[in-house]
Amino acid sequence: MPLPVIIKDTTPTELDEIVEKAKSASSFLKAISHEGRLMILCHLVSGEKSVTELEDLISARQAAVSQQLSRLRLEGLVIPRRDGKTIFYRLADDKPKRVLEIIYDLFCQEN
Amino acid sequence: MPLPVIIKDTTPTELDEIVEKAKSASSFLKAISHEGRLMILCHLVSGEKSVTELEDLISARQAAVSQQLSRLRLEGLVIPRRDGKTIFYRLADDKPKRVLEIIYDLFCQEN
DNA sequence: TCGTTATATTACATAAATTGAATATGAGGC
DNA sequence: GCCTCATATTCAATTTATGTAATATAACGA
Repeated sequence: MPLPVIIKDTTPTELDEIVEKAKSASSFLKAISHEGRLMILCHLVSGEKSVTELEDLISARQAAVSQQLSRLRLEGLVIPRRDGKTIFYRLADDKPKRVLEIIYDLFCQEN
Repeated sequence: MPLPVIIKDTTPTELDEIVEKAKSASSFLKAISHEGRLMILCHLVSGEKSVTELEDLISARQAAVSQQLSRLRLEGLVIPRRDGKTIFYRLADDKPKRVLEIIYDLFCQEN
């Protein structure tokens, strides 16, 4: 959807595709725009973490973290791996990482 | 907030700053995660557009577009410029552009 | 099997975001 | 001043998101 500049003679079919992609992008962005989920993703950039670890890292309750992870899981952003009683989460691909890098650059580096 | 990897001995003050930045990033992402606003921003990447032009481009009603622009304006993402009766909007800085480039790459290029 | 730890899910209350309709403002032309 | 075009704002209705508390499940060890 973004940059390719939508020119006047874009066909209806092309426009539909663009809107479809905008919807995906929109869901993805909504998923990462939650403060807690954003922090979780940040922590996962440095590697797998268990739910308990994440609870401590972002100072949130078990149920909250679990719900946030659940949302990220449904959205396909993270993948769980069970090891005995504990469940470790990791980033599913580099999409979140790519975006977080920019966000970090924009909000944590420049003034 | 993201990438720098939050290490165990991060001080409380540092953590506060991180949380602050996460909040800003989170607001920004919320602002651009709305499908209509996302499309508006995309169109603005190629240059200033009037409200009426945007209405046509994203096939939305006047009030809706105006509200979405209002949100983007309050968030500091776009800047209005009046010329007679019409008002032209443009991106306030390259933050949205930088993020949209990545989003475009992730959702409209790769399969 | 029972108890415990780790995580997930559900149900409910509340807050925030979004939409649509109606109305308001501001600029220009007559 | 009055009318019209372009845009903004307001308000109520609805939807969606979020947090909390309670409960459920799954795995392990005694």
